Amino acid sequence: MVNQNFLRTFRVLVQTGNFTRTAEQLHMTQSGVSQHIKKLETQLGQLLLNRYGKRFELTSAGELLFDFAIKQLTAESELLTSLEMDKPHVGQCKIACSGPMAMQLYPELLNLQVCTPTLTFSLEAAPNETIIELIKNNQFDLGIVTQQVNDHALMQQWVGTDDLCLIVPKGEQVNWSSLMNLGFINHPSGHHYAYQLLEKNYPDEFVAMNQLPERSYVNQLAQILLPISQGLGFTVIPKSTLDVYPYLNKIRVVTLDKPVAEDVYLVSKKHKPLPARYQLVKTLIEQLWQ
Amino acid sequence: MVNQNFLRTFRVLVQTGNFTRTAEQLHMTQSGVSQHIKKLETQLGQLLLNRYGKRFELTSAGELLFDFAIKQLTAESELLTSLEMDKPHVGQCKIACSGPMAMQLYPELLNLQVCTPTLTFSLEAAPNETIIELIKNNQFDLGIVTQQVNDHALMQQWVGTDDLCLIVPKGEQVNWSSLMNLGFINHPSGHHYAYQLLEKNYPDEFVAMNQLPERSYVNQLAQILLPISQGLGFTVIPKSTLDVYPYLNKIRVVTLDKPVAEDVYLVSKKHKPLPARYQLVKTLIEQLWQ
DNA sequence: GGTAATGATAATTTTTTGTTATGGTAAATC
DNA sequence: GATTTACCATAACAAAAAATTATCATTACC
Repeated sequence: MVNQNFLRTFRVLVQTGNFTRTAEQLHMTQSGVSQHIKKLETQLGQLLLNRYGKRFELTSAGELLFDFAIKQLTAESELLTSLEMDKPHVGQCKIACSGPMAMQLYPELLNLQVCTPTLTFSLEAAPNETIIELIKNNQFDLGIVTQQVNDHALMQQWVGTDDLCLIVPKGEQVNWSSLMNLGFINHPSGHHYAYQLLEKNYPDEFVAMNQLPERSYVNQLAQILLPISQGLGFTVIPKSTLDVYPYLNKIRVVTLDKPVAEDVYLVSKKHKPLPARYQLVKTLIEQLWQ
Repeated sequence: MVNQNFLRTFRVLVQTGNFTRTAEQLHMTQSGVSQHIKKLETQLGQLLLNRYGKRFELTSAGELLFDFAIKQLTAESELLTSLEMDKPHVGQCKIACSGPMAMQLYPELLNLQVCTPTLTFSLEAAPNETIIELIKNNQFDLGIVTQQVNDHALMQQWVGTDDLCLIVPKGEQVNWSSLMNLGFINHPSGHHYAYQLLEKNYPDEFVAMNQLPERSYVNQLAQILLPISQGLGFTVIPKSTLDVYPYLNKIRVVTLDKPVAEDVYLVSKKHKPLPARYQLVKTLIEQLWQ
């Protein structure tokens, strides 16, 4: 553990090449300078200076230590400046949300970044449970989830709802047997969404997800609607993610008798107020779900 | 100036999340841990922990400081390991020498580096005076010069001699008037070399360099012999650099009545012993001049 | 060669740091 | 929900570290 005071003395000494002048510059006594250097040498177990008469040259250990001292100096001044600023447009925002939400949110964040280039984002797509963990571990600061979380370390803020959409091929009839014929196109949150929607709209027929024939699965979000557009099955996705798909004219978004919506919550640590830079992001997210 | 001890306590505290355990781990009292953190917070003028009950979360200042602490830790351990090794095959050798010598030395150094890739070289070509300055400024550690240096801060070691060669176009007669007819092809050390050679071999005729008509000048080493090969003049260069020229069959290296040689010296700081890694280089250089 | 300046060191004072003791409060246990 | 335990904060004190003063031996520089 190199004493920073001693190190500073050493740095100035190397720069001035003179003990007395170093002492003046640091508002201390010449004796103190001598002692600092001696203590450094003792601690490191190496001579830092090759003394000859009252002059000196640096030993190779001394040169290494001097480089080190310079680096530390800059590192520390960087720390001090960054400590001073909790500015709304500077720093990194670490956000975790579901895959579909990421699809929707990422372009918006990029827009924001165009305006404020010093504000950067790290957006991680993950399931609700993982998001909770990531936030509890301090790996991310802000999460967007569609569950009530029941954790005394976290706080949760409702931001809006996201309608679930039943998607079928264009021109397809929509009733229970036609859906069964079509079969289900699954994706990472597919069962979760479909369960909620089918349970409410087909209470008589729907029993469990394993009733449905699963036609295919893909975890590339941008590909989910491809099989639907080719007439190969149906699926359920949140309305907010519909925008990102290129197949809108080949599919049908069914108008439901009983709309089903997911609640969307912002999650963060209760005892860790978000830095100022998250304000912009929070208002952006709130706007996205009205 | 962040106290490194406090910083270490803070680091361990963040890792354990527990004051008492931190104290145990660092062989100190819980009270000490509390005080370290408090002093850090006071010094930095910012809260590092958001305390709630007996738990805490890091504030953003705390996170910045923690990252800083981790970096410092690695930087310091790197320093300590590098302090321990003054190994003969590790590190950078900073050498300054004349241009012609660099031409000769650089390929040899590269050969050396192939065998010992952890040994790297920085080779600077410069005039003798500059070399001296570079070494005195600690910008380079080892110099190769062809002068006696008279500086109490430096030490000098004779390594050998380098014959000076009189170079004329192939088939050319060599006597004073033919040289005067040919004229002199100058280069950065041209006058220096020519003076010594002509003074000794033509003591009756030679008075000063400005007697000689100067036909051209070039500071591209590889080009100096080009005009000679075309019959346009004569020049004087050290023998050791002859190898690097492609025009050897179009020129004549004159056998002198009175050979003239330059002494070659290694120069380094008197009070700054060269690290072990220079040993290989020194023996290499000594071999080059026998 | 003499003088002023410089750096090392010992002794002392001052400051900092660490510990003990104690109390308050949150968390865990029953 | 009461009781106990674990945990952290703080004040007072002890120990350690660091800085200064004073002094001496050299050295650098006129």
